Amino acid sequence: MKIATWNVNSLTARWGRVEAWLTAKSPDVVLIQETKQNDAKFPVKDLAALGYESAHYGQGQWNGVAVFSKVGIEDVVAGFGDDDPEARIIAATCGGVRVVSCYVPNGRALDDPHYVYKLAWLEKLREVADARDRDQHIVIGGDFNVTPTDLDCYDPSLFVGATHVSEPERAALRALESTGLVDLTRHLHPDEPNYSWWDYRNGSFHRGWGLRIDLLYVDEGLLAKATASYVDRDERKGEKPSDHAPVIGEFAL
DNA sequence: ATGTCACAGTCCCTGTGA
Repeated sequence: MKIATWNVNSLTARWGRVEAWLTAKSPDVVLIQETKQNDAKFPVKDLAALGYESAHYGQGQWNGVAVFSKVGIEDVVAGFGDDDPEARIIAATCGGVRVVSCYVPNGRALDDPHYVYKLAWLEKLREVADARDRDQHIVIGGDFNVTPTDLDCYDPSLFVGATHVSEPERAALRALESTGLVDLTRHLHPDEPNYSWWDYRNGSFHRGWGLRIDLLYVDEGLLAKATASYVDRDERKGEKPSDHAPVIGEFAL
């Protein structure tokens, strides 16, 4: 079973590439972030034509998360069930695996109210993880907008005092892990950066100025069945790429 | 280290968010 996460930075702008990628790579389940669509615009029928059932939690101009699945979609839950107005989390059960697509708030700056929102959001995610059904495998994946350690950042000295590397954010990821989840890509590749995002500006991709912020957290039972995890860097190349590349996990289920 | 991209509004540019 192949499970991917991809921040597409507008599913409208990216549809041609997404369609080609789904056709070429045929992942079983895809966790999508930043659809930037309302439900009316979300391409349910186009996905069905490719063999995917789908569930979308959109809000229009910003945010928006989705799940695509070739192995069924059941028990969809959108949002945290509170008054959060931003569409940043959707969960579903696909082929017996609980999957959660997350678009963690950016935070903007350490002294910005959005950073407080980011930390509170991550704590709510930890509560969701802690309350999960432990008899079922789970993948919590998405754009976390946090580098777990300095290995995940091309030059930590440039990020002093910035978001994505700060200790409270990293502590929030460790708290998530403390519920029994493992960062799949880092576990399988302890030493390779495996960046998943490069700024559109400055020729960042070609200079290797990347961050690993797109993560797949899996329970330990699923980790034991993992056979591979990798970044599909080709999707950051060519015409009209997202600024994120897909991250894929493969499991012998 | 800010050289880009996507969106909405009222449009062939500006402000916002990433």
